[in-house]
Amino acid sequence: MKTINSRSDCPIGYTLDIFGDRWTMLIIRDLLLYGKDSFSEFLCSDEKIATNILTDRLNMLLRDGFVTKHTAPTNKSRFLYRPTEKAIELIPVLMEITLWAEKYNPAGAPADIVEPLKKNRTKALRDLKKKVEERLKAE
Amino acid sequence: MKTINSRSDCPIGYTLDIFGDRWTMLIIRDLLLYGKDSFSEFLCSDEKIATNILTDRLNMLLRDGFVTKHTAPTNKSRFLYRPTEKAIELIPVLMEITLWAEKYNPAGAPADIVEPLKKNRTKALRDLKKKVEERLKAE
DNA sequence: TAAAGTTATTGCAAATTGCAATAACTATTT
DNA sequence: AAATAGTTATTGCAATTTGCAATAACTTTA
Repeated sequence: MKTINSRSDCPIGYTLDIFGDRWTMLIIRDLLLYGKDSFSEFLCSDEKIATNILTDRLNMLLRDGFVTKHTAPTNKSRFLYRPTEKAIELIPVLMEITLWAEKYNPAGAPADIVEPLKKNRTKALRDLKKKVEERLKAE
Repeated sequence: MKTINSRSDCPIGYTLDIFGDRWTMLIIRDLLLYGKDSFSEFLCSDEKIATNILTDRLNMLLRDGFVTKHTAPTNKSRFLYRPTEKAIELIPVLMEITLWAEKYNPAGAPADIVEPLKKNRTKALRDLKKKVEERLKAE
């Protein structure tokens, strides 16, 4: 599994030790913004992550407390991954990335996320967080 | 040089195509937060980037419009790298990462950056941006 | 002119990624 | 009950990237 060797005390360095690869943050995105919660859902994202990388990164996220793992009530061979508080608190990071990217790659910004953010950042962040938490409670 | 194959239209995916590695964002950090602007300064950061990787990433950042490159007025064999607007606008992303990391890795958060941010986010961001722009004007 | 400083390149071993095949397991269908 | 389909995880291997050391090309300093 991808291991973390802390390279420095810097908060940016710390975060890059975890998310400094092409895949890990995409799983967090899928968990928080697209409501995905299973292996097969992560697998079919546009970026086409390979199964071995997905397995590796899910284990890493589990080990480091970003997700918890549960068997689905409907199907024992299906696992559900749920974001922890540690992951949910990455929403503001994801949103600032989205706002930045919207300026330099306007093609891909989803308006339903960007517009509320531009209008009232605090409210948009609060609403997004609430939405994720409601989804978690519903299970 | 590290090339970018766009994997999706998603803003998070777009940003990861650029910054989804262990080094690129550290150079942006050094440029914006620590006022570094030369090869040798980037080289001596805590994370100890290798010269070949540094060369590669500086060329990538140059090609993609995150930095401009100038010969130093005092020394023709020394090059100075200056952040463009595209890079400067990453300050909010860096700051949200810093705030998140401060919660889960409190050891390394530099108080002189975190405290103003917590107190008044908008002002702290404005001040940081102004500081970078003043530094650029001074040359 | 020699020494030191700055940026960049090269070579190579080690690690990681990308891709395909397939295994282990459960659920569904016949 | 047997076959089929669905879900998650593992393995093998080629290709790519990284980490590290040596060194080259150049400019400035002594």
